[in-house]
Amino acid sequence: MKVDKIFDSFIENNLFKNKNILQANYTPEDIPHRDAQIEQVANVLAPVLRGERTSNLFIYGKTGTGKTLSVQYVRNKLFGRLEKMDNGVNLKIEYINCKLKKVADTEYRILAELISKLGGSVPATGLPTDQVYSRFIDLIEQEKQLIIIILDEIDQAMQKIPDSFLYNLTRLNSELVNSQIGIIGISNDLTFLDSIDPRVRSSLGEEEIVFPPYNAIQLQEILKKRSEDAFLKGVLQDGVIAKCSALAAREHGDARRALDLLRIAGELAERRGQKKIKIEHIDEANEKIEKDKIIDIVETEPKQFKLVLLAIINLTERRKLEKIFTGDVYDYYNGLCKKAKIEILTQRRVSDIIAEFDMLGLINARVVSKGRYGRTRQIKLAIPSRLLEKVKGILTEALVL
DNA sequence: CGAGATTCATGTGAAGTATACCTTTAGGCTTAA
DNA sequence: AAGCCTAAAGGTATACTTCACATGAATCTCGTA
Repeated sequence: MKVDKIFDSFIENNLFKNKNILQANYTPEDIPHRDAQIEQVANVLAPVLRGERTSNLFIYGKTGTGKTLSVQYVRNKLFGRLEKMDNGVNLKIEYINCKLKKVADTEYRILAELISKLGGSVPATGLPTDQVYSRFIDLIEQEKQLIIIILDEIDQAMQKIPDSFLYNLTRLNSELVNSQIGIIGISNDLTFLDSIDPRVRSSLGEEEIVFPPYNAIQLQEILKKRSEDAFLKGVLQDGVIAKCSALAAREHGDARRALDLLRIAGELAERRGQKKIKIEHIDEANEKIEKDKIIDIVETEPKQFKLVLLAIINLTERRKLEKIFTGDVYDYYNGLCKKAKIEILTQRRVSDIIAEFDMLGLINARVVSKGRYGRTRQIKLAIPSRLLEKVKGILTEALVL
């Protein structure tokens, strides 16, 4: 039986001791090279142990530099300590990732998400925002408690969220009687605080911590440590870890990426029934990660976005090396819409959609002035050519429906 | 020949609109006493 | 009379449109050397 064979080889060829250790959300017992930052975080959060409000904290650092991890770590420690002390401090720490589309990328949705995490519920739409605020306050005020809100990747959502949101949040404390809240903002963009209202800045940035990227050597150490517990002995070929860290170091020292690489390489080797993880597997894993990421983005994009993307792809193929501008894309997009009998969006909107693709990294677009011939975006596709067919498949399939 | 003025094609901000959805309220109907 | 359902009224968020103005370098214009 084929299925049995698959199962058999799965059990026999297990390379992993504990795969979770390589998963992104795993919080290890110690975190190398982040001692200073963790200390700082702990310093800021320590007052909760006496039931006092914490300063608001702002954390900067590129993806995969251990920001979330460190905060999570301190959080766990705090809870552990509180339990031991048993002094009646009621602490809640809620983590919200503002990047998640359709979940927490607007003021309303972040609040709604927060409320539902705290055990309340609000409808997805229809409520006036200030009423959502008051529901939120009611909910918190029900009992005496300290609440720490972690807003991860707020820079991603900040174009959609008015400055006033953070301001309101920081000011909420003055209206609260029973409870106090503290905010931890996490941002990938180092210039983020510069771009917001000075009043918000001063209240939000009471404390600031910067997480520098890991270098290749540090990455290696991290990987080594984790892989010892994650894999069985001797399944890693020499040089695999070095390769992983080198690849990830190239990507601004992204430890998460490095761990993903290792894990997926392991899965690939395992699935093939191989006994060792080799360097080729890393390369393959690298491709797979990139591929999955892009495919995932493309698949979850709304219909109109898909059309625009398809227009860009087709134009790129047709034009070869010629440059593509917004106007060209719009014309082509128009044709596609007519063919697919889908309503046509305005150029204004398409312009915004193109800008969003740029943000997502599916294309590179920059505004150029062509002098006498106007100003436009110069668009270049950023999807690797080996994925194009697959992406096109997804797009065209979606258009038929 | 060079400094300004012009120009184009679109970027970009603000305000308005359509849609989908929410709460509240008031009536109308049912039910049970 | 109490309880429940429904529809209407009043309101919002979101995605999109409409309107209007902003941009910035290639090109044009025209005075000057």
